[in-house]
Amino acid sequence: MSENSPSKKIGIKEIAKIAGVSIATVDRVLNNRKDVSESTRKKIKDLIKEHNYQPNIYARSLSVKNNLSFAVLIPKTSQQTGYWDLCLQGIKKGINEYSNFGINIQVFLYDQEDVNTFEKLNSAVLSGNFNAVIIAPIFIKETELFVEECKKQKIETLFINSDIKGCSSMGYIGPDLTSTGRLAANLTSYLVKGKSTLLILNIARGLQNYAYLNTKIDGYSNYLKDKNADYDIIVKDIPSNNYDEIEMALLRLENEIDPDLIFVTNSRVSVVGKFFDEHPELSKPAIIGFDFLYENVNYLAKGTIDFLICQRPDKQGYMALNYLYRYFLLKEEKENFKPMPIDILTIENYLFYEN
Amino acid sequence: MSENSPSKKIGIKEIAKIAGVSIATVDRVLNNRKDVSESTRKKIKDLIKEHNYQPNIYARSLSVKNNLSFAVLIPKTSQQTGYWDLCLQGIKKGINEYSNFGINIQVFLYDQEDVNTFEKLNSAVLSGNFNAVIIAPIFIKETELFVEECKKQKIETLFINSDIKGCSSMGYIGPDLTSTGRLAANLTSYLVKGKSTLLILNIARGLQNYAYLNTKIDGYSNYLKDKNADYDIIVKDIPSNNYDEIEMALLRLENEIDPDLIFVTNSRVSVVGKFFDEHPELSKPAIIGFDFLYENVNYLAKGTIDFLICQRPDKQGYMALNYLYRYFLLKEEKENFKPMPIDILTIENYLFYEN
DNA sequence: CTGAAAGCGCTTACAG
DNA sequence: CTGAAAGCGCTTACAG
Repeated sequence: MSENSPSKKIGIKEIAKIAGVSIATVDRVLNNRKDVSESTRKKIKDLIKEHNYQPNIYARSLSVKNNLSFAVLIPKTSQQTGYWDLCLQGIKKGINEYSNFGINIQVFLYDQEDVNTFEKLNSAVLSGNFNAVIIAPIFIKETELFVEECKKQKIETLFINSDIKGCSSMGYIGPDLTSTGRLAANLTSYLVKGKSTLLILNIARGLQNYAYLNTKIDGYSNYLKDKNADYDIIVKDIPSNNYDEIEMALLRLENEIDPDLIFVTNSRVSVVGKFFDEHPELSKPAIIGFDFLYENVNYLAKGTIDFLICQRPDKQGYMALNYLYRYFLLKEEKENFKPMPIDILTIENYLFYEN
Repeated sequence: MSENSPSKKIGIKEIAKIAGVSIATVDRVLNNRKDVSESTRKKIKDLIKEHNYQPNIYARSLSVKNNLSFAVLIPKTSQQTGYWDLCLQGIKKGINEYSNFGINIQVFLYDQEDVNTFEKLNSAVLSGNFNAVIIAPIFIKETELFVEECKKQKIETLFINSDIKGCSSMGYIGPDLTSTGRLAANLTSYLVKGKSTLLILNIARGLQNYAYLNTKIDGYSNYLKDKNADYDIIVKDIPSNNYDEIEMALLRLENEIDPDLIFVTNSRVSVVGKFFDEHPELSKPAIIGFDFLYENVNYLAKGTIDFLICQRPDKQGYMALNYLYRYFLLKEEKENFKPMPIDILTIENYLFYEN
């Protein structure tokens, strides 16, 4: 009926006393250091198990003097999208938490429309004596070169947001992009029934750098293909960040295609919302897009956007630092791939979403 | 371009040295204790701000010897539903984390079908010298009495999972149940179009204790009413935990009503999934229900259940302890109501859900 | 009003 | 192979 959790923690001192050794020896077996006789090692291990002893990680972090330094290399927030700001928030939460453990964390923000800024910061990171670097790999080729350099200097690398398969030394933390696309397709099947025209829209300057958008599109298309539904799927690019240009492009597309649903493959979906808000004369299609950004939520709340799919960029940032913390401090194994939850937001649950 | 976060933390010792005082004095102003002259207090406060000094909470937690004790009073897991087990997992995560701060946490599990067990545990809690108790208020009247007693003994009370308005001293952590119902209705509008019959199903023994289910139903019905859709909404109770009995009841309802969609108001939705799996001769309605339980997810994966709405019971448990920690240790204000995220799970995103 | 000293539960040299 | 002692950054009596 009552499940007692004594949670009166036994300490290293008690263990030492019971075992009849000093705390230094207990510490040695705790941390798997050598120079302990097998017999006392066993005795202490048994005691630890018996009393379910767990070291106080706060005490540990206080006394251990680690000289760890992590770098974070992500895009800076543009005026077009606050996406990376969310990621940065998670990073900052991590900095706040882990600097208490004496870890030094530095953030480097590059311009995702200017590969030069990325390369300049590469040098800064390489000369900064870091133990690991968290990278959002927008520029594929340049990132691969950078990771090569890191490997030479024994700097661990970890990707967030999107992956380059087999490239980084510690793996990838972020959404499974294929599933993300499939989910969008799944929601599509609830929004439009029967014979319909679906428009997939890539909106951004420098689209060549966003190869990972194709992964989402593949997931989307394959899902619908498997369902044998009667859909026309059309993919279009709008390689611009300027609303007027985008408006022109959308007007053309509306004329040409008149879609029943628009699936925007990134967080720029709010411009499509804006477009249909400003053009009430057009028949508004169902709209699906990405990310919990202020402008997006705005059109979700109005009912212009039907679903937002969210990948918790802030959690990605935090979990990346957490992963490094667990690897370097707690000596946990590398885990390689950590898929983030994929959240669905509608007009009815967005208020309670914590990014 | 590069945002430096030095995160080389300055310590109390440095502050003391710069100010020309002892660390004890710095500690006094840090913790707003009296017995410091206004002039030195100001000097130190300025220094703290100037250097952005933040105390190391782990060092603090090590040295402070708080005598805190929290109780947790929730239903035990029944064989019918693992829901409370998820909550318990979150609690355990919290115990693991906060027992490092010297907090003592005890869990008491009552039988939600037997009010006597609840009342017995009330006495145990009252005589256990706790500073606060987290309660899942299934039995309304008895909980109100218990909270009264707690108030007399200066034990803080905090509700999780469902609320009794204005009753507890610290508020409520859990989903906004009206919105939860509205979300189910919102999803309903994607699943069925045109003239349809919707069946709302309450499944559980002792339904009189689950008054909060009506809040969900109200949210659900009001949403659809506002939409002026052409829906027949029928509410039915199946006050049983026995599958054979439930099967009989469902057979009767199928005959009588033949719904286009079934909305199960709690986590027992898997039995409805099972029912339609075992009766392929019946036309399967769309199905919406609650909670990320193994059996539910099973029928979600098969496509029998269309949507699961999840309220993160584990997070509720953890956040409740976290709230107490922040209130008692970090001296933060009471916050009263902490709505939990309401998650939507489909066949395409459940794999990545972390409860 | 202020400071010196002990202690929280660990880890880290250092000595044997 | 083992232990005594110092120290991590705070808080807590205690003494003045």
